[in-house]
Amino acid sequence: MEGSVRVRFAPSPTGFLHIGGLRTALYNYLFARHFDDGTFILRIEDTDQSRYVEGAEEDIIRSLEWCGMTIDEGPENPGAFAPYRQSERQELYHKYAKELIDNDQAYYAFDTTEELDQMRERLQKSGNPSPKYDAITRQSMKNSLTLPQDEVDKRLEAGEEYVIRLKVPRRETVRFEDLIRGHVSFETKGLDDQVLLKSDGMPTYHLANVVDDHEMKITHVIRGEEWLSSTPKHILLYNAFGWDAPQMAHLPLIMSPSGGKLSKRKAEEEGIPVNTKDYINQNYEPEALVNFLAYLGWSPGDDSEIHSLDELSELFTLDRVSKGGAVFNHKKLLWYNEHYLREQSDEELAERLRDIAKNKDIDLPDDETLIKAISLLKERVSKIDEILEMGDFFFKDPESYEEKALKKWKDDSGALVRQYRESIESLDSDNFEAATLKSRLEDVIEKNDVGFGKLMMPLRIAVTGQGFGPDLFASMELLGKEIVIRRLDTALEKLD
RNA sequence: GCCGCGUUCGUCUAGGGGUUUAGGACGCCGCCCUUUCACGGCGGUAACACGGGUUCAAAUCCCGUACGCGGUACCA
Repeated sequence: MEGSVRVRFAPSPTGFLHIGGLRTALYNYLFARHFDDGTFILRIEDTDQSRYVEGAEEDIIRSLEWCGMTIDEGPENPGAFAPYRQSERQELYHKYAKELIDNDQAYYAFDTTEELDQMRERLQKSGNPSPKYDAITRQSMKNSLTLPQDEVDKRLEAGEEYVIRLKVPRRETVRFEDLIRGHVSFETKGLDDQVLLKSDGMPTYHLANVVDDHEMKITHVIRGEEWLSSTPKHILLYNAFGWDAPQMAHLPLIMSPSGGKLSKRKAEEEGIPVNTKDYINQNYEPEALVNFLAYLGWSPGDDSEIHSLDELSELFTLDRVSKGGAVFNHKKLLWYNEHYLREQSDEELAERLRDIAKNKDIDLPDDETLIKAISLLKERVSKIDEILEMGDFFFKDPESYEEKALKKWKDDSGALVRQYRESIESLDSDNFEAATLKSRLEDVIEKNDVGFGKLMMPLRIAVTGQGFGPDLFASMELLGKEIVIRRLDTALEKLD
C-alpha cells in the first residue's frame, strides 16, 4: 500500500452512539490496526446546529474507549490536522467553496425555501415526478448564473442569505470502485446541484466531508451503505477540486429482526439495546459486543468465532465484508457475553460485582463467600449482573417462594424436611460441609424409602425459594448452618 | 415514482464453475452427564429467491423477474 493508511470515524453528535455507528467505528479501527502504521481518526461532524446534542461527543469517545478502541487523532487528542470538529473549521470550507466559484464549478443561489418549493410544485404539476435543481432548472432560478453580476455583488454585500451550489454536469456517468461492492456507477442526471454551503454559513455534509477527508489525508472512506448513493456527489466534488478521491468501502446495514434499518424505535420494540451506552449501563462485556459486532457483516473465512480486538485487527480485511444487510441477533450476542463472562476469574468478577451492587444498593457478603457464590453461579447467567438476581438467596433469606417450584412441595414434604432438619442440627458449624449434607439427605430418603427428588426439591425451595439453581449442598455449605436451619424453620412454618 | 445496492439453513456466515450427500456458529429439538437449573459432550432439524440462458458441468458466470433495503433535503 502506498503511504500509510488513514481512516476516520465521522459521526454527527446528534445523540448517544448508536450500535450501527459503533460497528462502523469498529471496522474503521480494525482496518487501521491491521496495518502497522495505520491511523484511526475521530472527526466530529457537527454541521447541523439544529440537531446538535450536548454531551454526544463525550458519549461517542467514552463508548469507543469502553470497547477498547484507541483514537489516534481526535478532538481530545488533536494530531497534525486539528481541529477535529467541523464547526471549528468553517473558514476552510468557505475558502474551498469560494475556490469552486472562482473556477466556475459552483455558484451562489439566493432562492428562498418557498421559491424552491414553488419550483418543485410547478415541475411536478407539469408531469415531472422528481423535480431537481439541476443544469436545466438552475437557468430559471435566482442565482449567480442567471442574475447580472452587479446584482449578485449587491446582494452579497447587503448580507442577503445565500447558499453555494455545485454545478453538477447534466449528463455524465460517475464511476467508482467500491472495495466491498466492486464497480458502481451513477448517472448525474438524477442529482440536484448540491448545496455545498448552507445559508447559516455551515457547510453541508458533502462539502465538509470531502474537504476534510482530503485535508486530513484520509486514504479509505469506510462508512455505512446509506452513503452509497451520495458517493457520486463526492466524486464530483473531488473532481471539481482536482483531488484524488480516497478508496471507498460501503458497509452493509445492520437490520432489525423485523426488517429495515435497525432504528431506535424498532430496536426498543424488539428489546434490543440500541445505544452503546445501554450496553455499558446494562453491564455487557465489551469484548462480547466487539466480537459480535465484528462478525455482523464480516467473517475471517474459517470456522473460528472467538477473537479479541487485537486478533480481529490482524484478521480483518475489507474484501471479506459481506454485501447484504445483517440482522441483529441478540441471542448470539448473549452467547458471546456468556463466553467472555466465564473467561474471567471469580476474583475479577467479585470486584466488578461490588461496584454494580453498590449502584443498585445491594449488600454483598465478604469476599470469600462472594467468590464462592460466583463460582457456583457464573455458569448459569448471561450477564454479570444476573449473578445478583440468581444468587439473591446467597445474600438474603427468601422473601417468597417461587410459584412454579411450590408445586413440588407435596403433602409429605414437611415431614421429610423436618427429619432432615433434625439430622443436620446435630452437625458442628465447622462440619457443615457439602459431602456431609448430602449423605445426611441420603440417610433420610433411605429411611423413608423415597426417591431423592422427594426431599431434594422441597429442600431447595426452603433454602433458596427457587426451583432451580446451583448445587444445593455446596450452596448450603456456603450459607452455613445457622442460616440453613433458620430458613428450614421458616419454610416449615409457612408451607407445611 | 426514479436511482442505486443486495438476496446460501429462522439468524450470522463459509463456499465464487466439477473437491458439496452445500461446511461452521447462534437458536431450536433429542440423548448423555447431573436425581434441580445450568455448564460440558454427542447427535438432529434446517438454506443456494424464481425464470431463462452460457457450459460436458452452475449455489458459483450472464440476462430478466420477484422480494428486501438504502437514497432521492440548506439531515447526517
